[in-house]
Amino acid sequence: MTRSERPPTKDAIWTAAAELFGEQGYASTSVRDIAARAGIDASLVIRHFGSKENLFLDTMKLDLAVNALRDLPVDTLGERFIDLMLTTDEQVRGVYLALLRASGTDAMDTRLREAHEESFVAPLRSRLTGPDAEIRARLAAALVGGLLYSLWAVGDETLLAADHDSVVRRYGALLQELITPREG
Amino acid sequence: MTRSERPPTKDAIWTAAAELFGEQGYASTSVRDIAARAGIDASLVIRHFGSKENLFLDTMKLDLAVNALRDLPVDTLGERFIDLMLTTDEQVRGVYLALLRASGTDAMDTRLREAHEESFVAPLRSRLTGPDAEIRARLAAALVGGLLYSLWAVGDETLLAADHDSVVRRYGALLQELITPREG
DNA sequence: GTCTATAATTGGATAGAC
DNA sequence: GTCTATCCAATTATAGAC
Repeated sequence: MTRSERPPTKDAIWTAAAELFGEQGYASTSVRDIAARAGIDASLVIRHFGSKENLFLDTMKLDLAVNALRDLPVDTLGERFIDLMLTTDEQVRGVYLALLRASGTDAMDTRLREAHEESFVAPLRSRLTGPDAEIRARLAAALVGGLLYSLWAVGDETLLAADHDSVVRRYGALLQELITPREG
Repeated sequence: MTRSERPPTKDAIWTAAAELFGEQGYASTSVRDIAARAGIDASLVIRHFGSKENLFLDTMKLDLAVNALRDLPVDTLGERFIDLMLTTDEQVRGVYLALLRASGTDAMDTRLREAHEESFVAPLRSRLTGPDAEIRARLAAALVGGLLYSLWAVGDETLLAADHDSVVRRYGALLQELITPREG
């Protein structure tokens, strides 16, 4: 949540915005809220970032530790990917929900699509071989996104309380089937 | 989008609200917008429904034609369920997106959870047999929700343009694996 | 039941002094 | 670069006449 940007005021605004947007979402966070947490005046928020939407797009970037999967064996990638999703921290969850709930305008939709491509589609597609790799990667991304959707957006409490390993095994097996399809 | 309710004005408000919330979502739809489309004054909207949120919760009910799957053979239910998702009309899509994007408060979260349970979890769980039925049903619901999430919230254009049958076959097979697991 | 008028708040964004 | 002061537009919701 920190960022080594030069002007301390701008950095304070950025940090406060990232926290509040992640905690409360776009609509419920006002420019005044951000200024208050940063300890500066509201006008400076606009001065430094142009608009509230601009600041949102600058701070809300989905940062999944998906690079850690780059060198893992492909035959267990399904389980490892699901395991990563289940152990992702609160901040990523906040960004994901904020992006999802703020979607509906062109700029916001574009950002959500980019996040989806970069975090799910691209890392999965790069490991796929065989026929229909493009569509399989996108179905795999849908499957992964569906888990986060159920856990975080819907808040399926049974799933949230479920045994970690059994979710990883069962859902990971389905993801694995898209990564390395088996016959019949 | 019609509803046989008695007072014509109240019915006009309800219809206008259902249309606008479905088209533009909660935040972008004002009480004035609804009143304008209904051809009445804005104060009547509150008079009849108490509040904007109340009206939203009254109109935005996810109505998937999921009962049509009740008597289908269980061994092809996966494909049929996915097929149903892909052929669902614009109005259901609007309700789904409106509920998803409006979530984040207690009342809205509850409604989204109810919609998820009634439309996905319950119909799937009722057909499941064998061990871990509860968790399998919820993973199945996550999988289905993930497809709608990818298509509608993210707007994955490659998936939207993909061959209908091949999506049904591939993604349906994964859903089927949760409904009727096969060995090893 | 319906409308006019307005309350009461809040929002993002700007001008201009320092 | 920062703050004071404010603008201006928009919101939901209410009071009260008809």
